[in-house]
Amino acid sequence: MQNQEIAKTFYEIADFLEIKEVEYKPRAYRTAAENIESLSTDIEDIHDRNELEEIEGIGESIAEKVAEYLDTGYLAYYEDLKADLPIDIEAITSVKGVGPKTAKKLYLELDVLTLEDLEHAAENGAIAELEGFGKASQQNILDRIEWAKRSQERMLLGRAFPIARSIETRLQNSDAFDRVDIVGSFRRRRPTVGDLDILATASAPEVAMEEFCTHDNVKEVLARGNTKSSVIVSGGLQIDLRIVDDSEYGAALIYFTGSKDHNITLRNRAIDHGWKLNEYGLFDVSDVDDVRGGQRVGKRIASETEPDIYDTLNTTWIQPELREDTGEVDAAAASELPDLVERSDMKGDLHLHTKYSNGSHSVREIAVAADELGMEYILITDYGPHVPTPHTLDAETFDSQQTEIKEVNDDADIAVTVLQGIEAEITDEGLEIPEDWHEACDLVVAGIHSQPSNPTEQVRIAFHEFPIDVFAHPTNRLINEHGSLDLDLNVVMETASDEHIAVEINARPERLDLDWQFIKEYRETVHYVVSTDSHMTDELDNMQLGVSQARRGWCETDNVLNTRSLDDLMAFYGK
DNA sequence: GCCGTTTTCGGCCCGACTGTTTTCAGTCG
Repeated sequence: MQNQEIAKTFYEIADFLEIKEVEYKPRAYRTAAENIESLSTDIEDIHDRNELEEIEGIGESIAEKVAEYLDTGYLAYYEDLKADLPIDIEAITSVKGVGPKTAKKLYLELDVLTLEDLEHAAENGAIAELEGFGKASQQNILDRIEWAKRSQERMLLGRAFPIARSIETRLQNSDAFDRVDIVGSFRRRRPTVGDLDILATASAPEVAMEEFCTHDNVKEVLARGNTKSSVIVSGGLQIDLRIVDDSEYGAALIYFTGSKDHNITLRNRAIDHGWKLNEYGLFDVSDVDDVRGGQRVGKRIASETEPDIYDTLNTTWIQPELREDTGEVDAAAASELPDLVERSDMKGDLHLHTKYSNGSHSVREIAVAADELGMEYILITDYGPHVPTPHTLDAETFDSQQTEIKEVNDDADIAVTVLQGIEAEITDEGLEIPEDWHEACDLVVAGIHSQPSNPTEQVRIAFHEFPIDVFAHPTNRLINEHGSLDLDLNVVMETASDEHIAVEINARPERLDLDWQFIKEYRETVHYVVSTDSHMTDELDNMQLGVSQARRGWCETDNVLNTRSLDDLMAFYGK
């Protein structure tokens, strides 16, 4: 999968062209890069099918360049640009406030080629001497270099959650703020967030901004105005706050929730009606000659709430998780949006570890915690043999676990039903667990925790020949750590469907695996389960993260097996 | 360089903030 690599190359090309002051091409390359980045299929497959030009934003010329790169591993156009301007453009523009134009000037005047050069130039005081720069610019660059080095990675949604909730609560409880909502990719529940975007109303914006920017937790103020401020809080997360007028809140919610592509599709829908949609509202500009004459030009026809605006555009309100421009606007126009699964629909958790492998709590402790969360049933799935971890079940611990599960189930004070399962390793020998364990287990969860040479074939054979009920964390990805198994998901998902095996949506923050784009693609044929893979009681609450990804994948309750009662779940498996 | 139920040529999203250049270019989202 070379999608990300190609996207990165095109982003760099865009920067180089911008430095050369070429008009419009930078935008074309950036659009192409964005669209390649968000493809759910391997661009090499698209190339093989000769369909590169069917990708939005890719025409003849860029398609040729993609093909050249895929066929030869080399892109002459890019290499020529780089030879001409040997700047490490990606690193340098990763410093906030430094874009292509600044990079060019620093290169021409100070011979800055790398991040290290940039750091030296700032430390030496050379940047402050340049025309158009001053001490403040130089200091900003210096301050943000460290941060750029650290913030290459986006924050996991699960890590951002407590931070977001705490800030949201703080602002909501403050007299300076009226309405407060976390928007942006957090509201859409993307698996990772680059920053947190907050939208608010306040009767005295300057007071609210003062309070926001001077809080103890704020480490740096990047920008501060009466409607918009940006800060960095301890831990390095950037928080952007936007204060808007109450009467324009709905328009602002849509605008700042995004995604950008969703907004463009909405805006185009507005244009089709002779209207204009921006962060201030939906305006009828059909009688206005100069649409660009102002932000609130024309007659305002909707702006107060999100439903007002969607209604006026003749669509139903769209859940934030769906706003990725993957057909949701057309579906809303046809009143065909899915009735998304909710956290409260979840009746069971089918992937849990206890002290019998590497969990921190006993079966009883997990059961009590799950009971408090209102679960009807849980499946204990400690590691079976061949999982690459020192803490796997053996004959003795398997039996002890069985005894403890029976005790907990006999305890009238614990309502949740505890099932015995296992998380078995799929190896090239298949599923090597003792025969009687199959008998004893209510359900078998299987996954891969290593990097086999041919995982697709391994999975296909295991699915076919062994009694597997759930395929855990299908790609074995760890976000920000390592990528996915080199797996042909088409084959895996089709085989899962044929063999009546559910595919897990793993709710651990660093996994969120299966990815939402594949969830959506296969939801008609494959049954999913959402499981937390908890290793301690505190992690049971990650269920909401998993459900959010199922929602991003357009899942309704029917698509997710563990929304069913225990009887119905077992009936699905014929048990 | 891409794109088109008004266009195959002539458009390309746009508003806020910063720093510094006394009127705006660059950057960001």
